[in-house]
Amino acid sequence: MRDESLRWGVSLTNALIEKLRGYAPLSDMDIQSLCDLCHNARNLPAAHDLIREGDAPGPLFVVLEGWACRYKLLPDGARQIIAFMMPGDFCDLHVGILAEMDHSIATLTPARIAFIPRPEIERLIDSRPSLSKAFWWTQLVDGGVLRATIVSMGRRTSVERVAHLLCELYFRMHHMGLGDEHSCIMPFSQIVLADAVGLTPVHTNRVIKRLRAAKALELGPGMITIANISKLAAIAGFDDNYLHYRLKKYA
Amino acid sequence: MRDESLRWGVSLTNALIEKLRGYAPLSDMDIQSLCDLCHNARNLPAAHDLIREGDAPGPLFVVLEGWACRYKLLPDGARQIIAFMMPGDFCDLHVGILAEMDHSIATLTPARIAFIPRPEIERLIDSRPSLSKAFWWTQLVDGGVLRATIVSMGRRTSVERVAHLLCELYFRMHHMGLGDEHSCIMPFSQIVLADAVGLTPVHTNRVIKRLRAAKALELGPGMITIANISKLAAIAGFDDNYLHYRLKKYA
DNA sequence: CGGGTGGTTGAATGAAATCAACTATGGTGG
DNA sequence: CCACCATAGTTGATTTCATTCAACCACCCG
Repeated sequence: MRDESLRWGVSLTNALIEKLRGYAPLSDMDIQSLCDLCHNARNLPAAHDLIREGDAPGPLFVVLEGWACRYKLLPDGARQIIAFMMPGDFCDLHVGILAEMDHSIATLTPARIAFIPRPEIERLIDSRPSLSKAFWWTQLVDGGVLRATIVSMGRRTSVERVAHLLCELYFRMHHMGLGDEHSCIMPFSQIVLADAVGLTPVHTNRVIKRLRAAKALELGPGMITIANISKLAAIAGFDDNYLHYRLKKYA
Repeated sequence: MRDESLRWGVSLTNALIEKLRGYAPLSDMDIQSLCDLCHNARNLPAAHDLIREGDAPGPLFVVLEGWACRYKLLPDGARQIIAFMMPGDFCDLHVGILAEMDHSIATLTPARIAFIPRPEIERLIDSRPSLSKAFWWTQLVDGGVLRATIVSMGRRTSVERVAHLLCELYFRMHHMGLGDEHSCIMPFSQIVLADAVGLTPVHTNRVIKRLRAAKALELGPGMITIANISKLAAIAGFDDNYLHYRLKKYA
């Protein structure tokens, strides 16, 4: 992993490379051209909007370090977090053709974000088929995550819902080479979690209390630690099929 | 509209053409090659699965007549409808590269469905850029719909949630040239609606009763009629921006 | 030291599920 | 043709779950 970072000269894009490699076989050329695009990166504080609903789409964001989320605000000020973005995640490739964003994107933690101009990405897609296939894959996974979220919100109890979300984040982190074998740390507050699962902060707190009593979680200030992923997965009834890690076959 | 159906020889693809034309300027050649692909269509009864979660992805489905939905089943048998598909809608272009479907698709009414082999669609995308742009657009709209659903499920009251869904379907139907000016008919039962909004059928019934009392809806057997869309939109706090009908500009 | 944010707990209120009964309808088979 | 059944819709009573309101703690940071 270390040697890779030296090899490609841009240590911070490791997560992205790691992720795309899971989806399609990438040549050195593919990776080099990808790294070339990530040169323009900035460090941003937590709770910083990258783009807001109603704005014209900007460059493509790639999360290199830290966490971000997609969210919407309702007229009464309530927030619904739609999806979490962790290192290696990026926003839609084709939103550039739309007039307006239909949601906002913000950092959740201090984060390092790359900004890639749309034309450059489009040139990349056109010129490198295996990269473009890897990109499709990530978009399909993002769609699967949205669908799974809808199922959770509609038909799971609050305990299952919280457990399911944390399971998902756990597996996504692992797929990116982040976190330990049996545990990992989610760097966000219970308020953020509440906005993601559609509950109030106080009820989210009570749900977490129950998961902690079941020895599935541990808590730190501003973070949640998964202590026992198999227990959590059992509570959630978690099936990771929608993350599409089992590949059909490279081709 | 009638002359068009004669012109292209395949009256049933009108909805699809109408929809894609809203997204990008299509030449006669574009439309002709699209129609050529829709020759293989079948009439199916209501509640018929087109494909099930866990199956290998099959051909691309295009709804020509009737309604369908994407859904997932939970271990306890509960169903969550994830998205509605009306004439002109079709499933993801690229799911072919995945090993398994992460959700099922079924008809809700008797329906006419076209089955397009994946290779043919891919050839079409590669050969006709403006069609491929129109396809992107539809995928982005589908994504926006999923995100709006998550917001509804998480942060809207049950009355707002039902009203919001019906508003969305109303505007989508209108965009496809279906339905009247101020009203339109949703051909599904309250049970289906309940599975879409994540409530029980009895509570869905009570919600509908309230919307009917507010003179926003009328009821028929196995169908719901929108009587007053502006009243419904006011109740829902509906903003159609996520359907992306305002185009950036053809290019 | 003071103030803000995040976390925690209790008590009261409100929303939705559950359980149960009953109606209306359409289709089937005798 | 009618008796029967299955399904969809409706309503009421009760229980469960989540929100609201309120108070308080712990901590970090200026």
